[in-house]
Amino acid sequence: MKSLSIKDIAVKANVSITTVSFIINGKAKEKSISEAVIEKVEKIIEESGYKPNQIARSLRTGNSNIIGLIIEDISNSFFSRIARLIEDKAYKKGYKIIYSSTENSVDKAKELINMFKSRKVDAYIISPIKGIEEDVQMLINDGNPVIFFDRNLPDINTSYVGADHFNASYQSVESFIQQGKKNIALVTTDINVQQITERCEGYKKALEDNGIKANDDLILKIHFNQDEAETINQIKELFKNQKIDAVLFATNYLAISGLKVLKQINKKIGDDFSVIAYDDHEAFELHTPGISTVQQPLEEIAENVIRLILKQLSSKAKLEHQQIIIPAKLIIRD
Amino acid sequence: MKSLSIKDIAVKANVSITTVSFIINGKAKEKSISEAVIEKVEKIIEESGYKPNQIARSLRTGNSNIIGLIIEDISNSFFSRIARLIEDKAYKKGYKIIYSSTENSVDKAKELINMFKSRKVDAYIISPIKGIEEDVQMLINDGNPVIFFDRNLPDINTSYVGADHFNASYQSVESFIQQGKKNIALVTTDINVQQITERCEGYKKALEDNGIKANDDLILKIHFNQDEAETINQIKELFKNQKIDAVLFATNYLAISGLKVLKQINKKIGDDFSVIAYDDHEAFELHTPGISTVQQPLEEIAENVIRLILKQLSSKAKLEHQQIIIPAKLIIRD
DNA sequence: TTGAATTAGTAAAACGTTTTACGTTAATTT
DNA sequence: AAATTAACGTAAAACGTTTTACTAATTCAA
Repeated sequence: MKSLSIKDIAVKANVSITTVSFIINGKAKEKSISEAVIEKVEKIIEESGYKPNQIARSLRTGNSNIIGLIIEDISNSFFSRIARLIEDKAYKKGYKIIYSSTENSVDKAKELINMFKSRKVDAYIISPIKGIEEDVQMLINDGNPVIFFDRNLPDINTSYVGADHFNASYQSVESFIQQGKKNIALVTTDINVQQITERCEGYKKALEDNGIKANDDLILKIHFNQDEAETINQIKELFKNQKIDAVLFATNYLAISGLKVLKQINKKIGDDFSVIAYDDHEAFELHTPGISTVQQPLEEIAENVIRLILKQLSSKAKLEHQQIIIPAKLIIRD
Repeated sequence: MKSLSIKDIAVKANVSITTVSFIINGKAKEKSISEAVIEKVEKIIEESGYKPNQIARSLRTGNSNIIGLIIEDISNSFFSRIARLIEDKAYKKGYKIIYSSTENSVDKAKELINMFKSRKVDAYIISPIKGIEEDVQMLINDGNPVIFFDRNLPDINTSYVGADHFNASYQSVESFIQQGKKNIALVTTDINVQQITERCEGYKKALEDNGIKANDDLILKIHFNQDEAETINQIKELFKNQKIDAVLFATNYLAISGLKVLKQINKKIGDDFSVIAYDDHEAFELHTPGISTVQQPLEEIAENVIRLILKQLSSKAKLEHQQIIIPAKLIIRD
């Protein structure tokens, strides 16, 4: 069964396609269509259940009311939660979100950008990775609104919303030091993005400022795409071979692997061993004892992302780019 | 900067639009275009970075290579994990997935269906809720491939893939009984979907078969859209007022709330109090002691969903609908 | 009572593809 | 030499909208 087109409506109402189009788009008044015709057409549309074909619409107008969201991995709770918030807020403004995961693959990220491009999304919200600079720059050059979140690419000049990763790690480490910890480890990933680098910098600076010499043996960089089993092994090695009394995990999934290790080797978290994890996760609140975490302000990040992107969409002129850094919150649990 | 169109390529190559189109779509051989022309055009396409406008393509062909996925809530780890798997598998076959959450609102679900419809997605993967029967039936009548997963709507005749919820609860309860438990509670939701009903039925049947009379006071139905604080209160009431030695949670987020209650009231899980949760979650493995769970076979569900939907997409004829029920796995932890 | 302005509406082009149906020319067959 | 086939390719319609530029009829002002 073919679906109805504007033409069918026009025929039924015995008016022109143009008239129907004006009515659908709320331009009836402005185009001086009579009240009687408006009512007639609206009634027919209502009764028939006609819905405009968005594809034809997009083809003609060049925009889609769709915003593309590119993230690392939708099954990571940080991203799925933020996706949900962004989706919610965009929805209220009449925009739909389509999202897809890059799995930290440059190729997949490029493909996604192309896919969104050829589908003419109106704007791009990207949690970027190194290696896609050129593609993103092209988007920007072509006049597409692009906003980064969570991570930034320093070479690209566009708006960015993210948490204050540097200070968050800095504070985490300071809190360890205040508890009297000396041998503080950092478990992080080897993906080369600003946000991760900053977390590492904050860690080092805090140690330094407190007169503790950073020890490279206490910094473990986990390869991004590896199996969890391998990760667990590496963390286990670290815990066994080094004298450690506190550890900061730079992402929630690393922390989860780390907690599994602690469970396996039966090491208890307590006075002589502390843990802080980046990015909150249900498991941390529930854990006994509770795991302290750096809570990113998801709601605020989503809010700002949407606000900026809508501002860009509604103003034809190019706006000045903004860098919004939101403080993260250190939640101490026990 | 306008993006390139097929016409630009045609002009550059000094051939017709038709020829370019044939080459792009791999029909050059079949339409007897000479090797020389093919090469020339391909070179120009390559150099210019031309990408066909998918919107124009969709308008003309009537399909989009996009599959719409409608779920309850992308921030629930069950859904985000399955979404990721489905996305992955579809991607490998050249399909993109666009997904959106209904938040268990009938209105939003209907709107999503409409949105997908007007964007001409090629197929629908839906985790349905009661109240959208008509809309779904219309999709099916219009010849769209539709497949349900996780939940089913008994009135609608279409393919379905899901776990064996009935047996999973049945076995969970039996395992409680084998441990000598007598007062077994069920915490579930009030959303009226088959999957939830089945979990409840399995619970009751297992009690009955073992000569235990089901006690309605031990069944707590939580209203779906309420605040977590409220949920926690209700569960707390249940635990305080009733004599309970085991509890089965029908969804992972209820179990998480339940565990929070246990932590608050300082009730330990152990020999005299057992817990089983539906849908695995990282928090359960990490919990001390580990929380036993009913693990749904995500991979297999995703696999089957994609397999069925692709089969329907590639065959013009209407296929027989299939109901695939996959056993769930009870993971006992401690 | 004429010309301008307003009202009510429409025809047709355009968006960028795919696809059908149709040329040409050259080679081959009868 | 006429007829057929093959090789190589193209013109134009169609998909369903939006939007520009127009017309025809009526009202208004002077």
